[in-house]
Amino acid sequence: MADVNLLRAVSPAAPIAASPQFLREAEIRRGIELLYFGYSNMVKGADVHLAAQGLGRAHHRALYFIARRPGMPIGDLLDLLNITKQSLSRVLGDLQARELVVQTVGTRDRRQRMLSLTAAGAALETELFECLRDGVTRAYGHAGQNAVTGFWTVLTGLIPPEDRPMIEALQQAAPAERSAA
Amino acid sequence: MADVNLLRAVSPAAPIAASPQFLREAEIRRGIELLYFGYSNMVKGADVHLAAQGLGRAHHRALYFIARRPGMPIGDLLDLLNITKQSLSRVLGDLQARELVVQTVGTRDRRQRMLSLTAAGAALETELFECLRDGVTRAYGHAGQNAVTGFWTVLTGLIPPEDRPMIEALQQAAPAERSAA
DNA sequence: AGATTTACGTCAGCCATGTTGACGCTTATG
DNA sequence: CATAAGCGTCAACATGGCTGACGTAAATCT
Repeated sequence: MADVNLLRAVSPAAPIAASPQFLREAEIRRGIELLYFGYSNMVKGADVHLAAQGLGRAHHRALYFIARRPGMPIGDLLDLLNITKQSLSRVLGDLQARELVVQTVGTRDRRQRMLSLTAAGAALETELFECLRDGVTRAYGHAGQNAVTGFWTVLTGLIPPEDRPMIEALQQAAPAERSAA
Repeated sequence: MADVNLLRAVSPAAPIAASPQFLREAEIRRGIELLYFGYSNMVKGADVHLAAQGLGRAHHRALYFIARRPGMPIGDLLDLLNITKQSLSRVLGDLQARELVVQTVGTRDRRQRMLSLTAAGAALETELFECLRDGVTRAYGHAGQNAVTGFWTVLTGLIPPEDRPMIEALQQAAPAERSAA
């Protein structure tokens, strides 16, 4: 194993506080790296669970957002995922074939297809959520409330302001009945 | 454009502080979502720059880590990227064909291939870094020093403890002369 | 010294997930 | 009634993962 080889002069246990001139290269790189490895590790467990069912990350993302906003139309999901409808259609086709997701005709606008999870879909999404949750809960718990707020603040700052409302809308309790355009 | 449709009851401008019981589902989901969108947006600019040269994200990751630890052997890079040698070899092949990366025989262990960037490789890596840097700098600046520390702390907590030394070693100034196993 | 292991290279094929372009249908809307 | 919007679908292609198998040089163990 080469694992140990990256270790040289060794590393303090706790993160060092951001310096007053916290915009220098080293601190930018640190953020980039932690974001990359943090994200990778967060989803690692879910990937395994997904693979066991013959599904991939793309399926998880769709399941996740549909769970988050039941009744969401396809167009909104496309905006969130930022992929083409052809890519999404493959994924949704798989999920529907497995009866994890169903479509219903929009009530206000009959051109729309509203997405929601079946009981089986919701159950799977819950399992996948738990894979992510364990890691996040531990990280939040060790870091403390203050750090979590900082974590949210920095990440929000990485998102272009015009995209933030879309993302913050996910956090509203109410399931989406889509507003008229 | 359906963008505006995800907007419903609307969103406060600044992030809300983590609640005392900050381990509940809503706050976990918020972290998951911000991490996903934050990461996606961070790399978006670099992706465009890469595509303009006919390269992909995989090439960037290799360039990035080689820039970070010049002289790093292949095995260490494999550990960081967590992919197979076959996947990496395609990427490194491309980078060498374009004379962005060179290999030299290991000094201590002649079986190893030490990786480093050519001048052109370093120049490209710098351009790509700047794509990421702009976003991160803005996010750090708006969030403030305290938030940045929290951001680091939570992300570090997402990484399994046994992997942290490898990642923290990236942040040591010194270029790697690989330690004997 | 000889056997074994390590570090790396390589060929071949497969899979997941993204892309572009084109065309069609139903429903809303001006 | 014409046009636009929301969605479905076919076809082809690119990227970047994967497995499996096999080879070679150098280090290490006995």
